Amino acid sequence: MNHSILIIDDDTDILKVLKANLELHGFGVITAESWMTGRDILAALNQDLLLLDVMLPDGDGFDICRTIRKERPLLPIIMLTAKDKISDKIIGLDGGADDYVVKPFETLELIARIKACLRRSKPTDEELTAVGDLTIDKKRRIVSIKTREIGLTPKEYELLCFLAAHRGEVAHREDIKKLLWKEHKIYSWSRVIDVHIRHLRQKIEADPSEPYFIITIPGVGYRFRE
Amino acid sequence: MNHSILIIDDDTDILKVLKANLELHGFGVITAESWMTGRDILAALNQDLLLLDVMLPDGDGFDICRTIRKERPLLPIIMLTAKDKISDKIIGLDGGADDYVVKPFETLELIARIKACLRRSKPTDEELTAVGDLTIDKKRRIVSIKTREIGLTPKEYELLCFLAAHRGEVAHREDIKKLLWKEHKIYSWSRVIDVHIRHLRQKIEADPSEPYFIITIPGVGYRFRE
DNA sequence: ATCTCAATGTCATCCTGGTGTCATTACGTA
DNA sequence: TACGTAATGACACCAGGATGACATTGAGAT
Repeated sequence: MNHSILIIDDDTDILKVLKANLELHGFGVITAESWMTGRDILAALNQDLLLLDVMLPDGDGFDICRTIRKERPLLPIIMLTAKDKISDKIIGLDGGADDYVVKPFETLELIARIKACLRRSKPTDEELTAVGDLTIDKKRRIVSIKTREIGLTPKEYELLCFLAAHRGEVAHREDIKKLLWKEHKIYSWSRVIDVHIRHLRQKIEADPSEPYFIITIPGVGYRFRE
Repeated sequence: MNHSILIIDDDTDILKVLKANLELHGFGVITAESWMTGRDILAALNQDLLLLDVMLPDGDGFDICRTIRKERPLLPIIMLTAKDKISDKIIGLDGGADDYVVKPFETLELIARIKACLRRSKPTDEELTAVGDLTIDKKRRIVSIKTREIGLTPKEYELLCFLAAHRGEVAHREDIKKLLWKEHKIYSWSRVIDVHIRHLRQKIEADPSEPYFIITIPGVGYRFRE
């Protein structure tokens, strides 16, 4: 379980030290020195946790925290700051941060807090899948693109989950068949799978005729975008 | 939303101050000066959060924390201590505490952390649930919309509580079945659940044919509005 | 005991939309 | 070109949920 962490801080020294230390402890670390780039990384990659400095050249940490919360309510956020005034701490926690660490801090303590945070927020892999703009929340059985919720039928949902669970790999037609119809009721083997794939594409693809998520592998099956 | 907090600390001065301050902020507070009494209170009452001192006359805070975790994995625990050595902090967090506060601390910060902890903790054992205009007061077993009280039958009430406790998540038909009829009673598996859902909807929904609170997930079950 | 009423469970029916089939078209490759 | 496979559109059917009516149960009251 290799967790990935995004650190946004404008202090390059701290970035270096933190990155080295966290990587030493088995985390995947990506750094950004401004909110602008950090935001892009957040949108592009599916990080497990965010270390956010309060003072950034292009934005206030508290505002940023609230902004992120609206889009990614589940993402664990730890605020990182030089200020140690109580009022700031309160704002940070009430603004939706999961924890708050004051610089200068002991790396070991930070790591302990990171682990605690990650432990609390389980639904990262098993229960919540995100590929690009697409999010599958298994607990709520909600699929959404950006923030728009998509209504899927049982078969469509199962199919999507299967594909997404094996994203990157080819899903053989036979495997899909086995998944969707365990007690095979299908006799004349028509093209039911294709039809469900089509329905899915119509719902999740921006342009169903030029699929981005669900790629056809002729003669084999389908592959879900990694 | 009146949360109840149990404080276990052998320093009576701190107990007094904390109790006064927390009560001022709307919490219900019970105090204990030893692990022995604290444990009894914990078993007897259903507290929402535990403030636990590390140094107690009759036990080590870390051990206690782990012990409690085994029995009550969901109970939010905040460790309270005069020691500020990093190693202690790590042990505390890894031992299952949700947060860690070093004495002397600012009351406001502590309260912020308490709130943050409670916000994170599962709404499973909430005494009072409110979703939109709907309020469920578990202590009094009263359900009301706006201020109008709604009379519910036992089954309807249980069902509503279950759905509301897991609001946002899907309640699988099987889970509902297990909840309402612990393992037996029903033979011909007809559509009893649907019927109770309908009754509930007729009572709590403004327009039962266009449900706002109880959403149907075809093929799976139901989901309560978040 | 019986009566009454509310709570609960069963059943028949309706109806929507999920699912599967097929004919046709489009695409890619030998 | 022809051939095989996938995409597409149209459509028929049927499963599962909603609904209404009714049967059964059980707790109080008389």
